[in-house]
Amino acid sequence: MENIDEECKHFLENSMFLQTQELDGWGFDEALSGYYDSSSPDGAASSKNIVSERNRRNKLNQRLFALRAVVPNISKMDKASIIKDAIEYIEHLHEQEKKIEAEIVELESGMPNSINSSYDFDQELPVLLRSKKKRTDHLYDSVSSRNYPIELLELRVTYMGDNTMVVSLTCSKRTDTMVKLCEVFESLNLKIITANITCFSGRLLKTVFIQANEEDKDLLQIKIQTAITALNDPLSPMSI
Amino acid sequence: MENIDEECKHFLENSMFLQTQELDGWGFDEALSGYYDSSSPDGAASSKNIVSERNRRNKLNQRLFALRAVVPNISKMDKASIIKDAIEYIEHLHEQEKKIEAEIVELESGMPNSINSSYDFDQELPVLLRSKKKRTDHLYDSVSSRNYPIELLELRVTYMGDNTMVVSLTCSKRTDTMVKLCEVFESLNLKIITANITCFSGRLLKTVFIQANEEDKDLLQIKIQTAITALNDPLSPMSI
DNA sequence: TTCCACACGTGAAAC
DNA sequence: TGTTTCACGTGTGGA
Repeated sequence: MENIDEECKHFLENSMFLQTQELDGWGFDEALSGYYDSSSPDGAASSKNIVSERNRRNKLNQRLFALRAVVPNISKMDKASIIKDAIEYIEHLHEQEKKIEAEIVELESGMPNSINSSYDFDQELPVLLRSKKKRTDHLYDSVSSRNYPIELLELRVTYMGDNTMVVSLTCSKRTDTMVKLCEVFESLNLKIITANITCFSGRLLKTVFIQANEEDKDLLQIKIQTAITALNDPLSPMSI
Repeated sequence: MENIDEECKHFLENSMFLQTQELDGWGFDEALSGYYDSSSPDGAASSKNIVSERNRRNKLNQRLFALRAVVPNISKMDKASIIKDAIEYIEHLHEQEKKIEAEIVELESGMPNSINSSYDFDQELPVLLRSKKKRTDHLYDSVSSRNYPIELLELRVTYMGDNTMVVSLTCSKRTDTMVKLCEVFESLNLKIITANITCFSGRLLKTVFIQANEEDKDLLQIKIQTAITALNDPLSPMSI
């Protein structure tokens, strides 16, 4: 308690002291030590070096103090402790962010096609979440999305007659799975008639109706299965 | 690019240098300067002071480096810049946290009958947001429920082969339409394989896959059409 | 007294 | 070129 107050006071008074020194031109120490002559070039260089160094230290302390201000529950006022607490706090925020994100996805998926939602079919994530991803998780995004497996859990390709295939699959709930699926169909020159996505207990159940050009249905079936399975981790190919 | 790498290298090699010096007992500087005698108490005190100070600096640098690791998009490797970026990042996370919180509240309120809402959201935050859902349907609900027409706009019953019928219909967006549809199928002894509801511009597009007992498909088609049409206003029967 | 954290001035190194 | 950043050793003051 009083420890924190006191150390905080130290920070402030040190900053103030440095600033006043900066304003004073710190002539005091120079006169006291008598080392440097103002006329000598070395002395001038050293004096500039000294004052700039002093400013640097001052700035760094200000930053550190500002850092302390944005981090709650600071235990000690140590320089090292401040940074340590800041690190732990950021890690905590990261953890929480993931939790909340998962919660939002779950909430959203709980009612993917609600009566009131008239236009949220374009993506599986809400607008705000997507913008958030773009903003903060730059490196996370590059790591964890797009070229990662869709974690296929079940796949069923059925011929329904009339050159129509029904692709029904279950995968874990993650982003871009529908995009990848569409890319597969596009690469196979298959037209999507309609698609249905159902979110349930961390899984995505998808049913896609496919219109095929006249082709051998068995061959087409295998083509689709292999293409979708290829989306998955190649190390654990899905056996249908 | 190379700037960052180089500065990073500096950090590391400085740390290493300090550690090795620590192991060496930094006798080098002592011998070089010749200031301190190992036997003199002042020398020993200074050496301890020096090494502890060195450790302190080292620890602080390590912390700073660790802080840099948890903050994405670090621009410069400056000590001051690292702290500055960390501050801005934390502030950004705070901002985002508020937004996401608001979004969660909105989502939760938007879907009171969600799968995951085992709580009492339906009664808790009602007024403002229940208006969202119920405000529009409230009077419809009380006035036009149950025995009122579903306002059928379009109906298409198609035979898909394998005793499977696809019923596709469009009606105005109001409650209980799906219930009535299900009642129709039940009355005709038809099994629903899967159903898809799409909300779009005030209308409900429904696609229902029906499994029929072996029966004449044309007759069944007409049966379904008439039964569903009967749900509509008898004054304006839907002609398909 | 020792211990700990700090600010300071300084020379060097990088741009 | 000088400007900036850094680690270092040192002195100081509080526990």
